[in-house]
Amino acid sequence: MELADAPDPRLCHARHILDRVGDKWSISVIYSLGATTLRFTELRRAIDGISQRMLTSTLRTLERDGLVERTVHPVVPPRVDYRLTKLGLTLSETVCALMNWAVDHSGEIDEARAAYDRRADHQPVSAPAHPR
Amino acid sequence: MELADAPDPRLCHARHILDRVGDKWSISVIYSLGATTLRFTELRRAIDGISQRMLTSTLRTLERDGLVERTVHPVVPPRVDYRLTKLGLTLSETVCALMNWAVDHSGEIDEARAAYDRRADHQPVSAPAHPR
DNA sequence: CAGAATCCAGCCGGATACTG
DNA sequence: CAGTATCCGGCTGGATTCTG
Repeated sequence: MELADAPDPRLCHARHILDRVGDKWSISVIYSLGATTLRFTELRRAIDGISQRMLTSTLRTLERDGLVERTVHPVVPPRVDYRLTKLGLTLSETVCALMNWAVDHSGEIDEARAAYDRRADHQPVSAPAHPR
Repeated sequence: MELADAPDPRLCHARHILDRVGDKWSISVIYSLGATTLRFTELRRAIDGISQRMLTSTLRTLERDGLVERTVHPVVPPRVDYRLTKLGLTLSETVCALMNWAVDHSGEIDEARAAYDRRADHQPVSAPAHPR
């Protein structure tokens, strides 16, 4: 009986978690928060290119997953603080490692991409879907 | 001059890399390959739920980024082997750490989600976009 | 077996406008 | 300030069919 290349159940289940983590904005939020506390607008400014809609929804999801803690201060004007929970902090370590890897090897990846594109014996990677 | 919460340039640039890595299928592919060599169909079976279209395009992108090496054997029927490059292997360490984190804490996250959904003082996380 | 090509539904996510 | 609500274009990605 061939169990050899059966779907890895660990991998399967983990995918539900990683779908969140893999989200490009979640990574940025977790990385930006780190060990500090930030307000909504501070996060918005810290993460270049994120829309308020995406920031809201990303924060909501992270809060639901128990990774981010949301604190509303009943003052006017409103003030809401976000910070990583204990669980979120453990994840942030791994996320930082990933981020550091990306920074450390971005040069190699850029080179590899350029070299790949220079060679002509391949299909264009961008546009496998709608070449028109 | 307020540099305090300016966009982190490291974060900005890294996002281009992480967009690839953060892709849910890339993580699974890198994780599945690990230190071994797999054929197209073996990968397909190992990664539950992936379509051949997504596997092809994911592998192509990883190859372009210099993370995966593609070896075509001129035999019939065709045989194509995929394995991580040296660069890909360094990434796989971090990816494994992420995967392990997900496995180790999936229980806590599931609990957090359930607890969040049990409380009624929140907006439904799913459907912030098209409630219709 | 390892893909390429095509079709197309669904959701992602940006832009914008409005509230407490 | 910290969101919510709505509109909607575009890309993602699944299903299917067809080759060398």
